[in-house]
Amino acid sequence: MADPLSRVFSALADPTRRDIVARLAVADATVNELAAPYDVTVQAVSKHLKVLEDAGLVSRSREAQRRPVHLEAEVFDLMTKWIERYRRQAEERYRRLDDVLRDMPDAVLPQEGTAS
Amino acid sequence: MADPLSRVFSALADPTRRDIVARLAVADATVNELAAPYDVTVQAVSKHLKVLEDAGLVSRSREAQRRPVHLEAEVFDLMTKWIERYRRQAEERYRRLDDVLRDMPDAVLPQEGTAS
DNA sequence: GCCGTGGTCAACCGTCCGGTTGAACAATCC
DNA sequence: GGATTGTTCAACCGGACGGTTGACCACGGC
Repeated sequence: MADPLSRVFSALADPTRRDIVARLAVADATVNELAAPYDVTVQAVSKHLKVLEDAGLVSRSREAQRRPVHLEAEVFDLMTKWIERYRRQAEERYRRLDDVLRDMPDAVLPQEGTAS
Repeated sequence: MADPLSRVFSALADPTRRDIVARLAVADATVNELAAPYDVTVQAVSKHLKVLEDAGLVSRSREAQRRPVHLEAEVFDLMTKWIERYRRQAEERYRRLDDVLRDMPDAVLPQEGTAS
């Protein structure tokens, strides 16, 4: 899976990984520290971190034999930009539709109410 | 996969689905219309729409035998809220670290300054 | 009523994903 | 040097995912 956006979205699609991100927002941590609260092996968490790292969401440095994990905030922008773009567009369309409906005389009343 | 956030992120992790969202931001469309540009069967696109619908990103109404697909903007908020929260936190941490480094006289030059 | 069109459901297939276990690697402690 | 601690690599497993084909359902047009 090549494209960065897919990697980021996909990385955050997993609740455990989102939780890891949440905890890293508070403070850097090692793999073992991160793994502690979860009921999985440290290897599984290491894999999760690899996914987050490939998505550019975290970076790992070296500090003695430990490998502290650090959250990288920049990549979030990629997502927010994408999301905001289409949300704005959709809301714009919605607003315009609203205008149309408001300006519409009851000439074109649809025989059936729109089921929710 | 129960939780809504996972569903939304996961739904947008696929480039085809993101493209569908992008096109729906411009205008509602039917399944066949949506499927046209892609090199896959209409059934595959229907599946994609099911994923987007389960994530709350689109809704399908009924209009004769057509089923126009409509983009729902609200769910985006769920994501942006989540993202913004941790991005702010991470940037805050970054800023604080910056302050620490700036305010630090070379007084504390013993090898490791991580006294709690 | 019957045909054609738009759309979904069901079964299947190959691949990816999250998890495991077991071994290996890297750096520190003694 | 050898034991210990922290982390990753490799192989494997079951389940989900994106895709296909084929059948089916729901309409509107004649």
